[in-house]
Amino acid sequence: MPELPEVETVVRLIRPRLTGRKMIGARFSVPRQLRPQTPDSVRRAVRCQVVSRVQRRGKYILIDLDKGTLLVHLRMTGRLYVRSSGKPHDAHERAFFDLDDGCTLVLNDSRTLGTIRYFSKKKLPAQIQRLGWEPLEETPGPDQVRDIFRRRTLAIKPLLLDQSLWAGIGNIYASEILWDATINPQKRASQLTREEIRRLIDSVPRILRHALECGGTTLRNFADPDGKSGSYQDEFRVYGRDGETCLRCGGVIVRIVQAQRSTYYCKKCQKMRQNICGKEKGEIV
DNA sequence: CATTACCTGCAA
DNA sequence: TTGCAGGTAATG
Repeated sequence: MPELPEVETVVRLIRPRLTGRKMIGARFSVPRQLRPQTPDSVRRAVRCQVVSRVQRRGKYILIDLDKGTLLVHLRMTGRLYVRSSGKPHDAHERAFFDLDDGCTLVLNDSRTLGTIRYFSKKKLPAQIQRLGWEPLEETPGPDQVRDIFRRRTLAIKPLLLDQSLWAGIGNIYASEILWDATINPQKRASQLTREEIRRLIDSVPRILRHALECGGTTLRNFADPDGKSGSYQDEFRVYGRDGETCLRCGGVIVRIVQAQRSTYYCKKCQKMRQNICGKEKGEIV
């Protein structure tokens, strides 16, 4: 479930069930997910601590305790939920934090790429410090974005996946945002026009907010133990729609690969545009 | 900058 | 059997 809208949805679901609860134990079946820490050290660190706050930064989940913070990243297949006592287990549950009310905070992660680590207060890890704008809270100015893009020759789509610009955009929403902003995903960031940058800055929070209102995206029939699932997949304009028709212009949606990841866009309305000055460098039609 | 590694599960 | 999947860090 892991782009910003999905992570925020998870945080909102677990927050009321965690806040004020004391952790009385912890178990981990894949020690690698805690690296460079160990199951023993994390278990000892969290034991008897009370959850004071649950937050999100980019795609990271921060579970604040009295004396430190648990940092969880779901990566590709991670799911985080609070299970009531007696409810059935699942084969892919990898980490368990037992709470004083009998419930358990569970990390379910089939590919085991998700990460958990504990850090004591005051020292925010580098991963968090490197993150860029929080899309739902701050909107960068066009000149600021232009200054950054000016120096970047990378295509705009893979650049949107760079968490040091906007934090929380992933592979699905990058395509959806660029469709919304009517920008060709292969266009180099340095070649974006002032107008395209303006539309991009506008589209980023609007698409992510809309997805959040839908409860995020649920792909591949993920069964949520709470019976909750997002519906944004019904709102997709381009993602996974290759061969289908563009809902804006009737053009064909195509799939390409950029930086080893799928990108979807409309070949007609997201075509590389001409400048007033003529064809742009690197144009691919 | 691009490529690879880290993993498992499912569909083509 | 291969390729692909909502991500990031570590390599050349």
